[in-house]
Amino acid sequence: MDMWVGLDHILSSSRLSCPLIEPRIFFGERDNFLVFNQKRFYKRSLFSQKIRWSFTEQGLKPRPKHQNPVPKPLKGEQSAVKDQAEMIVDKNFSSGIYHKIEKLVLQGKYHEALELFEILESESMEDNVVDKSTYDALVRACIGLKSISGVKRVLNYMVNCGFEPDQYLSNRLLLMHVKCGMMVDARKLFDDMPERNLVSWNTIIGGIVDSGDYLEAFRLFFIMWDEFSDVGSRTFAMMIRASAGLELISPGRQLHSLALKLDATDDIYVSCALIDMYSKCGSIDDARCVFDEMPEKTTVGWNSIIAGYALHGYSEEAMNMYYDMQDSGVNMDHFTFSIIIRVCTRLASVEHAKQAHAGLVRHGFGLDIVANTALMDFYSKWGRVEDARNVFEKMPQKNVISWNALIAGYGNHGQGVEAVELFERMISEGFVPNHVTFLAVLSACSYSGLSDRGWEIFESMNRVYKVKPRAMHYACMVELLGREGLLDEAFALIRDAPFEPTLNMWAALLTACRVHKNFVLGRFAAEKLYGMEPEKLSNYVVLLNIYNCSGKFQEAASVIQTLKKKGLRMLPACTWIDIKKQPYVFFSGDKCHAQTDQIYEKLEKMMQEISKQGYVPDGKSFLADVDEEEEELQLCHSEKLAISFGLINTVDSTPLHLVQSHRICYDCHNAIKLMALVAKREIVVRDASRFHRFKDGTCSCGDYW
DNA sequence: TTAGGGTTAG
Repeated sequence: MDMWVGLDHILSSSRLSCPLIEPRIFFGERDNFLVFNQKRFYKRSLFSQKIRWSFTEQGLKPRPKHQNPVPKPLKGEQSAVKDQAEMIVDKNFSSGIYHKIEKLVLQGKYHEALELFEILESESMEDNVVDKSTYDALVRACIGLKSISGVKRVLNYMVNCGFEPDQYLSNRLLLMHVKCGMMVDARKLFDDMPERNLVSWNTIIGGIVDSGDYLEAFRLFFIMWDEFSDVGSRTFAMMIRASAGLELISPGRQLHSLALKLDATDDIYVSCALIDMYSKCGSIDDARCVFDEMPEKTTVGWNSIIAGYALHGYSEEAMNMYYDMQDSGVNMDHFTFSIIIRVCTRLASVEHAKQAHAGLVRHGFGLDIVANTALMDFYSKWGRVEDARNVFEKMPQKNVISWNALIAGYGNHGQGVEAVELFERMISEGFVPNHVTFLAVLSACSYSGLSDRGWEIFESMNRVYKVKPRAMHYACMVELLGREGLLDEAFALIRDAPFEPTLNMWAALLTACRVHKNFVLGRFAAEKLYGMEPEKLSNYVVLLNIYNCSGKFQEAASVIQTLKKKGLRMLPACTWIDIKKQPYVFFSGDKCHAQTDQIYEKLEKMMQEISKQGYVPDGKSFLADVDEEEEELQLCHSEKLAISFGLINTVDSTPLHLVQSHRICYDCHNAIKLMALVAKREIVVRDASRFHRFKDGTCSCGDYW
């Protein structure tokens, strides 16, 4: 029942140009038997009560059921006057070409096949009797090359020859359009088909789902349902994917129920689509149930469930499932490695990533563009941007995502010059930058103080590259100005933006105000943030801090009162470190670990050493003193505990990799910088908002975040 | 003849 309400809502809220079906009427007949959770289905057949409705009443043209065949051109009329012997020669010549085209396609030589087709095109149409198998081969060639011009040539040729495709070839032609992304033509072809079978419907719906027009896919699915007494398991798999695309679980559940009723859940594709749908719609437990019930767990099934866990942030679970997959003996493919490398990035697990990298190469996927991009991202996020560069340079093919990943990698390491050079190289090699590229290159300019170049690129975004600057690009520019202390200019940029300022833009201004100690403008930005998201705890904290810093103690007290009234409290911050393949999590003031005494001893020693280097605790200037009764709670302690633990348990030369649940505070940032200096260790921290690489007494963020 | 899972930014 849920589903139909859901779908009704989707369809009625969408801007469909021609609402074919009134969803409420359509589903009113069917909603009763779809109660998935209770696994209870009414006996009434889904299709027994077809709703009578008129196409014309709905403002639609009736679909021609049996169009009269297009009259064939009077073939041979002219050729009859031709010399008989010449015809035989021509035919032999042409049939040789047909055979050759089919052979080339079988060998995967699509370019050559289409080149040979040119000879047929240049010949007189009357002499050509290209048959179904040659057309089929040409279709394969066009699909293989995704050649729009090829599609047009084949179709044009067929029309000019007066060839009438049968059901099979019509479906193939439809597929050819779909696979080449020619959805408008495909739809027209489909609408004009005199006969449609299950394959025709599946092909067009599949194409629509692939193009991301999920609502339209549902709309067509309903019509299909009405026209057929059967829908295939492939249809279910596609529609489940459409539900996943819409991120709506109720239609997905109802399709699951329907698939169960029609015994389609044994189909491996349906199961995999269900796993993916449930995990993308937020129900990883349901995804796991479907996976557990799969009679045969395939590579795709494993990949789907691992990706599901990864998506939900259950990185350890994802990693465990990956090892289970290995044990099960199922083949791993490039999808598996792409997913698992991304999990390693989240876990900051160098050991696991190295193994995954080795596995990628060993299994023969060393050249895969996606897995390599994930690998580059891993290396650059964890302080090894040159390794990322090596992977990048060895990639035989690159796409905009791989360029973006490396540009962002350099930017995050404070290597703005390299990031801009890479951006320029990307353009010169003919790649088209997208909004992510600009985000990466502008933030790199900001980090590295390349303000002039940053402005040039920002200004060229729309003018040269036709990419409209979004709020995040504006936030980058606010940060760029803010770093230089140009706070009024930053404020003017926000004020004059062609859209309502967003949270990120105010947050960027607030950071600038904090660094440059402009409390008046900072208070303004903090109040804006607070006004936009009054329920968000961190906004109270920044407001509280800025009041404290600007001596507005009365206002600060009022913020604390509001916090208390709302019962909001700081969640315990946590930091995570991976030592010898084993993850360890530390909370603020954590005393649970078996080595607690050693850890605190080491921490005490480190604090003494960094004090000698000039470290003075920052007190509470920017800490959240939310509750006076909890003054002892050291909110920023977890990273220091994790570092102390890391220093005890690792060898001297290895960098320490930390992940934090929260944004690193001012005081901890100073402390870690000196801890890295004193311990002569590189410490890499990925906090809730950005990346910090501490080395030789400096941080890649330039002490600005 | 048609189908399922992956990478950057946020």
